[in-house]
Amino acid sequence: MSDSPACIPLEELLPTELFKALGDPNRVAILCDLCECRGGPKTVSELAAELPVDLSVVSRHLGVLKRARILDAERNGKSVQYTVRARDLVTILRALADAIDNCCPDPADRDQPASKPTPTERRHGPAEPSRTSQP
Amino acid sequence: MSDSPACIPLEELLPTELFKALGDPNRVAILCDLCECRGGPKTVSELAAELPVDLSVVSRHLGVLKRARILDAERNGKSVQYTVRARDLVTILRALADAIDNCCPDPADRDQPASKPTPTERRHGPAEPSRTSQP
DNA sequence: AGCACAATTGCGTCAAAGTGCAAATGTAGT
DNA sequence: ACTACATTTGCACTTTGACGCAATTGTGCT
Repeated sequence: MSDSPACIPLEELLPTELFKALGDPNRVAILCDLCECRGGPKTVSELAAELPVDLSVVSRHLGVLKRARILDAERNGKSVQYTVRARDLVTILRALADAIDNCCPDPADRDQPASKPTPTERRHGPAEPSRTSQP
Repeated sequence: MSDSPACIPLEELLPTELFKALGDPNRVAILCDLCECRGGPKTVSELAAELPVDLSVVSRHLGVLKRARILDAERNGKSVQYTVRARDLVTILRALADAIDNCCPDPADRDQPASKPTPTERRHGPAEPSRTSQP
């Protein structure tokens, strides 16, 4: 039991709520729609116009995406503008990719569990622990 | 070409099945367990020993993860060895992060909802392609 | 073939989630 | 205050998914 896993707690990087939110086609469509305007905001009505479901359903989906820290909401007069939390999302995804990469270097290399010929440290991203603070 | 969205089809990078598979805590636990042995294989029984659910349930979860291209299964005698498709996963996650990064330049600029002074300027990532090529 | 062990699958049950409609809430303008 | 418009929420209904148990399949051994 003294064998160190050399593996950061992956479970913390796999927030179930985030992926559950990404597991619905309508929510994915919303996210894509929002991304396609370069991060620009869109209202519920605008988003709902692109989907075959009721506006109330879109509002609920937006709520789920907001709770999953994927979107941000901000009132602007009568309407509510939704935007993608692109930077946080990218950070989380890269951190997760780095963690998996770090845990499972390469199936061809796992003959020697203790020595790594190519120490796959992060050579692309800082893999910062994300700045999303939980209220 | 001037009004190109500069946005690759995000929807193709957001496979619902993958995220749906990642949206269950038991499946996440399985994935973490599998990652913690550096990509080494584990059998259904070994995986099930770590979870409070029935072995048949674990087998079903494994099937979901396999269908989502997250795990690979291979028979080895009487048992079946499951491994993480780490390289594919990392590739997908990085590609998705790159795509989002590419689509939404910087959320800090969204204070001005109607005017974007520097739409081409990015300050954090060139959106490099993933390092592991995968067919 | 018969037996033991490992994994998958069929079936029923139950909880969670998606959806639409109608009502309620919030906001701006008259 | 009233009205118009935008969004959210309450209340059903339906579908999807997770779970346990039992039965089935697959494999190796005697």
